[in-house]
Amino acid sequence: MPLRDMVVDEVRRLILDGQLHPGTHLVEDRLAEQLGVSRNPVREAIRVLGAEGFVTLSARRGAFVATLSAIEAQDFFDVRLALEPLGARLAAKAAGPDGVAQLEEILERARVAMEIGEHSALAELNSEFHARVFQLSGNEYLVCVAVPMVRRGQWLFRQSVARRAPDSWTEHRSLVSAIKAGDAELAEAESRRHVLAARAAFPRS
Amino acid sequence: MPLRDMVVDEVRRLILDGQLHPGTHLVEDRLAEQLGVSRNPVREAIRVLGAEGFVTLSARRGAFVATLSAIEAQDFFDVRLALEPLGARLAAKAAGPDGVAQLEEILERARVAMEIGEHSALAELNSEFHARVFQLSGNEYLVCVAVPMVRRGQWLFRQSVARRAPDSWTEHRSLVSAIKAGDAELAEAESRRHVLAARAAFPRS
DNA sequence: AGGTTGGGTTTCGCATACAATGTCCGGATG
DNA sequence: CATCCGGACATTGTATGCGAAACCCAACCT
Repeated sequence: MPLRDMVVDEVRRLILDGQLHPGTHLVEDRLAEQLGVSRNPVREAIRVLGAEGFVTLSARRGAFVATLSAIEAQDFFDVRLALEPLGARLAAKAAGPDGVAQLEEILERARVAMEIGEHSALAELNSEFHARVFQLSGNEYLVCVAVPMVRRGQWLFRQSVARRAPDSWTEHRSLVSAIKAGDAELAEAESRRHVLAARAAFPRS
Repeated sequence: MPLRDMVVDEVRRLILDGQLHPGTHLVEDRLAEQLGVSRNPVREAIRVLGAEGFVTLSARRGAFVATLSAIEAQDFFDVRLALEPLGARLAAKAAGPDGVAQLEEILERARVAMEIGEHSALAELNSEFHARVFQLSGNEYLVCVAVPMVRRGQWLFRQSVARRAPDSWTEHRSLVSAIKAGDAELAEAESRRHVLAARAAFPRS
């Protein structure tokens, strides 16, 4: 795995974990030194993170950890409300038994993580679950568009994970049931309910 | 404007114009020499183009111009069908008189381009129109997601531009009317009709 | 006192150089 | 004759160096 990709993963993790606060100036020299690499992989990683929306880029000024205001969070949920039900509907039509098994395995891991209060792992499992649904949709372009969105959603999810987690995973189970039954309409509806609930639970501005 | 961004624009243009065929191996040395820059800006540009989906990246093997198969085209239209009506609905609610004027200006330029048969310009105007609608929606996150999608759509649009253009721009005019009237429901419906028509007109596999 | 301008410092942007890996072709071998 | 191996070449990955633009702070002028 190229250093560049490791830098991408590491910096993204730092942002998602909250160790890099929004607005922070990502200085290439500093990052390179901290990660023990040269500036070149860092520069390329920053381009990728910029395209993913985790950092905002300003020519000749550098990269800054993106800020996600309350308004932008509502914007985010609007888009999610358009894409998630689509993914769920397609997944219900396209997913086979092995795909459903993958989802159920994630549900099980989430149940364990919830019992022992592993909030950080729970946030990652949430991302993994939604990304998996999109992958099961069989729509490659949707995956390209939605996976970065899911990653970005992880950022928001962490903020309300403790309060929302039980309901959230109950809704996930309902969605898996619908997909397992191959009921596209129901899956779409469950997905919509889930996103609306997530939006409602998000701390308002 | 940094060289890197100029390289992004130039290579993207080459791909959209069809001068770089799908599957072509983008060799950093060659590109750098052709564009008269060093490899470093080229490398960073390739990351951006990879994130935008115009090239597919393979570690240690390089970047290749993306191929858009017929199936992937249908995938693309599914996503577009989820996002475009959303953008149109939001734009109808948020766009002011100046925003509508911008759209009408694009319509006028397209009318001129169509009369003199400027197909290439027409394809760019199509992208500009749809991107503008998304921008008028006021949803910044939607813009981030949808603008790359529109660019990618330009790729498909060129293939059917001659046949579809008159109908397409008629539909665009209907959409602008709905936005101008602030009728969110109508705008959403017009947008949906437009995307469905585009999908139907696209050469099937 | 507030704004402005100047220089020093920081940081980005680009180029060049080197290392590592993948690819491809020719030859040896079963 | 097919197959496997090896080495040269091509290409990507990484590091370093230098020039230029932006930033910061202090001294100066209005």
